[in-house]
Formats: sequence, C-alpha cells, structure tokens
Amino acid sequence: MEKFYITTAITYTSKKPHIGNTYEIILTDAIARFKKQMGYDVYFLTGTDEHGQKIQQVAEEAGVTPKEYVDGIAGEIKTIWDMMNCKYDKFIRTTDDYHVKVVQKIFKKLYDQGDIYKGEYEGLYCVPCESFFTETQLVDGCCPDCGRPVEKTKEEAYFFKMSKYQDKLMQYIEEHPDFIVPESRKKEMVNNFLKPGLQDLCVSRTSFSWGIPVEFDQGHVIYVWIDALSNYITALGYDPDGSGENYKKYWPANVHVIGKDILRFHTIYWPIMLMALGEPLPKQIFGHPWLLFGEDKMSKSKGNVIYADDLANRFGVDAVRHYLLSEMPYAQDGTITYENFITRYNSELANTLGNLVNRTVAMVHKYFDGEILPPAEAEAVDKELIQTAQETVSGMAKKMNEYRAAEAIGEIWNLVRRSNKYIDETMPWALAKDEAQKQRLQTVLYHLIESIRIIGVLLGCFMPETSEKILAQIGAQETDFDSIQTFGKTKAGMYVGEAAVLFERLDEKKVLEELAGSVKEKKKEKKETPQEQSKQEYITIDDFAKVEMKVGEVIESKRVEGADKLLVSQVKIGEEVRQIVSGIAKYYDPADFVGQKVIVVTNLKPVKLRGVLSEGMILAASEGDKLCVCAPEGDIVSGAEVR
RNA sequence: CGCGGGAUAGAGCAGUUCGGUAGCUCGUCGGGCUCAUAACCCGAAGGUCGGUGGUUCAAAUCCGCCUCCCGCAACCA
Repeated sequence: MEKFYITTAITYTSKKPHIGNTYEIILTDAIARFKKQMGYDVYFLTGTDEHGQKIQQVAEEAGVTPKEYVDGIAGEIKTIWDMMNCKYDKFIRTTDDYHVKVVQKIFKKLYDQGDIYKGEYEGLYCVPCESFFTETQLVDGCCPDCGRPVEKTKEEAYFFKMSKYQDKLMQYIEEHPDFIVPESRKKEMVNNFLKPGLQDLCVSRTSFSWGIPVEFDQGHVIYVWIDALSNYITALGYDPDGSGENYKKYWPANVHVIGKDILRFHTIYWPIMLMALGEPLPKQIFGHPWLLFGEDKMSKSKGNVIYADDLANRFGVDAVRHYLLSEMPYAQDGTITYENFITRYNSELANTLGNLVNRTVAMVHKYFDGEILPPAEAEAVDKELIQTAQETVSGMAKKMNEYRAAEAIGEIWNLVRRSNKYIDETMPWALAKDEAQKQRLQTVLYHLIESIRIIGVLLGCFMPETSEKILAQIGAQETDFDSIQTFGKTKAGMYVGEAAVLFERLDEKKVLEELAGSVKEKKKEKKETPQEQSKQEYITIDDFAKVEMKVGEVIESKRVEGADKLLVSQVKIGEEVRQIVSGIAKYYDPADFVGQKVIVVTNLKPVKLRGVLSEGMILAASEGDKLCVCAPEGDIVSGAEVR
C-alpha cells in the first residue's frame, strides 16, 4: 500500500487557537481522510510548539511554570482538534522527551560537521532590555525599545550556514515546480529571500531559558527553528544514529500543510536543515490562505475572535467543517461572518442537502414501506442523473488530489442539486397515484437512493458525522470509495432507515440577536479586565510633566523616499523649526498637511527613521485603519505649551 | 520602476492557458409543484468584464499605458 505522510504546522501554545488556526487542522484532516478513502496508508501528524521566550513570559504573568502553562494550552488545543473530529495519528509536543533528545542530537551533528558554528553578535546589547539588536534595528545608534545607548557586547550564539546550501535549494525548487504551492507563494519566497541571498540564521539564545538546552554549551537554548521544524521527523522516530521503522516508512512527507505566514521557514530553512542532515526533502509545502473576520484579520485586540468550539457548540461540528472547507478559496484569503455562516447553513445544509435526503427517505417509506426495490431500464432523465453522479465522483477526486477542498465540495453540491431537480422532473408523487407506474416509481426512487449514497460517501472526508447519518438513513451497505465508481451498487430488497432531519433550519434574525447578546457579554467581561489593569498603571503628575508638548505648525512636508508610510515634515514650533518623521503618509497628503497645526512631543530623543532624522513626534489618534492628527481646537500661536 | 496576486450583476466567485452567444451560488421579482425542513423546480430582471489606447472580421481573454485593492519584503517614535 502506498504511504501518504501529511502534517499540519505545530500550534504555538501561547494562547487558545481561534477558528482561523482551526481551519488548518480541518483542511488537513479532510485531505487525510480522502487519501485514506483512496486506499493510501496515511500518517497524519499534528501537535504543539511549546518553547520560547513568549511562553516563558506569559507563564510568568500567569504565575505558573512554563511547563504547567503549556500543559494547559496543549490540552485545550487537543480538545478542540478532537472535538472537530480530526483523526490525526500522532500529536507531538516539542516538550516530549524523545523530541528533546533528538533535537539535541541534530544540533550536535550539524555543529560537528561544521554547518553550525559558534559566532558572536556584533555587539549591540541593551542591558536594561536584555536584548540584542542588529545594526539595522538600531535607532540613531540606540536601543529601539528604550532609546538608551547600547553596548558593544560580544555575546556567543550559534549560527547556521544558510548560504552554503542556497544554490542547492534554488536548484531543487527549479527542478521540482510543485514543491511550493500555490505558485504565487513560491514566487514570493524565491524573489524576496532566495534571490537577494540568505543570511546565516541564529539558532541559539542565551536571553531566555525555556527551550531545549544545547547539551555541550550551558546557558544556550536551541532557538525555535531547529526545535520546531524537526518535529516532522522526530515524531516518526528519526535519529541521526539510526532511525525507527516509522521514519523509514513514512519520510519524506508528502505534504506539509501550513499557513502562509510561516512559509519562509518551511520552504527555506527546513529544506536546508534536511539537506545538511542528508535526508530527503518533503515533496510539497502547501501554504494555505487565512480566514478573515469580514475584512479584518482576526485578533484579540480587535475583539473579533471566533472560536471553533463556540461555533460547533451552537451549530454542530460538521456545519463548522463545511463552512470552513467550502468558504476558503485555494490561494486567496477567505472570510467568515455570522451572516454568511447562517446563509450557507440554511441554503446548503438544511435546504439543499438535508431536504433531499429527507424527502427521498420519506417517499421510500410512504410508497414502499421503506423497501428499496429494483430499478427497471433507465430512461433519458435517469441517464442524465447517472452521468452527473459519475462525473461528480471523478471530479471531486481530481480536485481533492490538488487539495482544492472548496472546489471538491462544489462538485458534490452540483450532484445534490441535480438530484433535487430529478425529483421534480420525475414527479414520484404523480407516479404513486397510478398503479401502472409502480415500476417507474421504483426506478426513480432507486436512482435517488443511489445518488444519495454517492453523495454520502463523497462527503465522508468533509463531514464525517453527516456522511454516516446519511448512509444510515438510506440503509447503505456499500460505503467505500470504490463502491461509488459504479452507479447501482445498492442491492434491491434493502430497507431505508428512519427519516430524520439532518440540519434544522436556523432563524437568521433570532440567531443573530442571540449572538449579538453573547458578544456584548464577552465585551463586558473584557472591559472589566483592562480597567483593573489600568488602575495599576496610573502615572503621577510628575511623570506626566516629563513629557513636553507644544503646538507646532507644519510648514513643509513630503514623503520619505522608499517608505510608503512615512512623511517627513518641517514643523515650526515658536522660533524653532524641527524635522519630524511620522507614519501617516497613508492618511495625509503632504500638500494638504502643510499649514496644519499639530501637537508635538518636543523632548523625545531624536531618532532616524529610514535614515531620516526625526526630532519629535506628532500626536495622532488612530483606531483600526483610521487616523487623525491631533490639533488645537482654537487659534493659538505655534510654540504654545500643551498640558 | 522591490517582488507577487487581483479588479467580471446587489454580495461572493468561475471564465483569461488556446480570442468566437459572459456563467455559478446567494439575494430580488414572477411562476410551478405538494414527496419534503415555508423546503424543491422553472423563469425574469440585473453586467460599458477597473480605465484607456492598440492588434484583429471578432477581445473579459492578446499587447501598451494608467488607476485602485490585497499579500510578501522594508521603515509605523
């Protein structure tokens, strides 16, 4: 049996994953289930990425150890994945013993063979911030975070010689045109990173401790990439000293399903790591698009986060799976709104699919006491249905082999609609009134049952529960993919099951009102927390007095060359004229900006932005994608103090 | 001229490879049907295919220029 190894990215355990993150595992699950249906020996890996500074921080804030913290989140993630009916074969955690050990070995091997070398940051350490910065990150020679001078400290760190493998990787990508899909993503990677030339990658840290220790050098922990990316092979029992059976059997991966945000690590660093280890490269990296809430990226600060488990609790797991899988295009971002969700639910699940099954099963009960009787010879209209059914099977498989889930589902819905139409064309209720038409009625119902059986089998990888329910309702015996390659596998004399509603119709207005209510409640909860926090963040009048603000007048303004967000303005503040750079080019035209009265923070440390000196900051209010510069309400001379 | 993708009915999308009657889903309006979850089926309205110039008997499709949107990269003091 041919093997098929498929993985998701491992989820970072800093917080609960939202529905966009959940899309990835559902998509991967659908592909894995499909491949199983097609007869592959599938191995499906998922898991969690549990190390790093961020986790150390949030755990500290929560007052628990990092391990306790990630145990909690990893459990939560696993619960959601299971709830979404994702049948992975293994769930790896980067804190698992075997993973830690092998990652250390990998690190050592790469070090011993000279691909990793011990180097030094070119100094530039900010002591209070405990952070290193590169030359380009520095602002006017000072720490970009606190503005204090940085020290030229030499701190040890390990680096991976990326450049050494660059040409080899480039060649590989050229020789394997399907290595990175979609195509547009491949171009991004090649043009933005590979062509300009790769820099050596820093692969260890000393600034935090929550990570896999470098065994031969105390104080160093292995930085995210070698740790996280290795999960794909450590999970299979890879070992530089001799790998286990699963590794020999399943590696290389057939496809890594990942979000477009981490494409760079999977298409550049990961292949190079494998080359250095002398292991084969994965066959394909599929960078899927993102799910947006309406027009916006989903984020906690915007308060527009939707969680898959909340939706599933209200609408059912398969409704969520169906929405995500059919709404997400292959390469472009998809969107979710409650309105769209309800519309899709009602129109596709309840009306088109649910009703087809329901009315068909009801007729078999009504006319033949639930018995499926043999068909007579097919008429033209029957042949049309049969042809559509057969085209659907091959069409769906073709789309799924390219991981085009939404289009594959579209193929199925085409057959569902065709079947509904078939009922109207054949009018079984009219046939039932005429005893002479009994055979014809049998034929029609047989064809319908068979068509529904095919639909039920095809839906198996997308909506597993619904698929089972459908097949049970029509009493199907033949339910494997092979059985739907032929139309007419249902044996006459079998009985259909009870007719039960698959998807209850939703009252859009009512549901939206309920949702609005619960969203308000959530917002309330949220508001209370920041208020409590802000109490602790009071500043005194003395603190405030440290900030010197004055009224200024813009006398000249132009765009900063090579930066599309920056305006450089000459601002007259009393007798003085200062140059200030602001990130407002998207909202203000330089020409209109001249003459504008503004509020300027005048005792900010001067910095260089994009190489242009900025001696202060123009205050502006912003919310989402709106931005307004603050100005004095009345007429007042420039240079006037603000407080 | 940093690299890529996109602009097609009220909404969301296909069609562009290889020019030949502009299509699908949702929504709206009208009709049909009564097996079914007020479901299903049919029909209609609704498009200067972002703008502009060119090639051609013929352009959503090919070529030039322009505008706007979105990703990636680089600066948001």
